[in-house]
Amino acid sequence: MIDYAALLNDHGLKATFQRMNILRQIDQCGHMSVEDLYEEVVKVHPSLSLATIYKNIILMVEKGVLVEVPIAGRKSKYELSKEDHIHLVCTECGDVEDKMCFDKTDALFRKLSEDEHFKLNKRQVNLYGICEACQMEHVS
Amino acid sequence: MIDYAALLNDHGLKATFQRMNILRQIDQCGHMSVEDLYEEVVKVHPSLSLATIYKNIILMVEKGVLVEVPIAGRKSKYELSKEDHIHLVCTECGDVEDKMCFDKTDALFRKLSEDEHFKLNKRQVNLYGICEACQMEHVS
DNA sequence: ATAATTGCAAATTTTTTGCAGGTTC
DNA sequence: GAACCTGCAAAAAATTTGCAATTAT
Repeated sequence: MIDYAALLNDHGLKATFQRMNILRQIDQCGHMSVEDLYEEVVKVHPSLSLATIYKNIILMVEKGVLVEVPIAGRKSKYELSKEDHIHLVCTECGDVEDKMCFDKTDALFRKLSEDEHFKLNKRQVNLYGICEACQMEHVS
Repeated sequence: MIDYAALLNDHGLKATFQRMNILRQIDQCGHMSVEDLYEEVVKVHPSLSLATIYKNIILMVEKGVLVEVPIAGRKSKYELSKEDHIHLVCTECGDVEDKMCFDKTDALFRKLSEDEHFKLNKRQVNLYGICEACQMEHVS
């Protein structure tokens, strides 16, 4: 159970109701777009403004609380900061699944970067395809 | 030397002056955003409309001539379709470099997908960091 | 108490659309 | 010649901004 208030305070942000609900929502769903977020959070906080979502996402990404996950053919989604991992992106339903297992590629990515004198900071891997659920649907 | 007209025709698209110049520009620069493209192509074709850039990018991605490269914190860029590869993305200048060497990750990515019963179609790897040129600048 | 944050409304920016005229195959 | 494309202008969608009122520390 994540303590959202502490997470915010630790990053120099005040723990507002809006922010805590944004974090809870992302924590529960894993990955959400700006629009997804607004639609969900406005349910528990009807006076919520879309501008507040935008301002907070920008701020929380800056402060390192959230990470933007850009996706080909769709709007970016946002996730909580955590260890680097791999994304399985379903091109049918847009769902994103995490797979925690970067150890095996780590050496390669590091070497590649060194070869180019590139100062590597972050890795983002998207594997695009059809998730199990969507494959089922297409059978019927 | 790529034959842009043939490339377009092969994908069921007419070889217009606009499209050929979009392709040539991307071919030369490697990766370009919508805005980059408009700014460059309008130089050789002053009557070019931004709407034409949009329509063609969408169409050429659909037809598999171009690939969208989504990038955290920036607008997507577009590249010519080619073998899957790795992107070194500079977070300072936005430059993107290709590294052709997926063989080593291939087995891992394939296994990961199989474990999830995920039908893998495409891989996209972005390594974010500071390119050599930008590191130099920061020394001064 | 103070500095940060919110919500609103308006401004901007980005992307899409419809259609008449022009072009490619 | 038929189907496809372009450019324009207008519309729609997405994002940003300024500011007065409110809230967290």
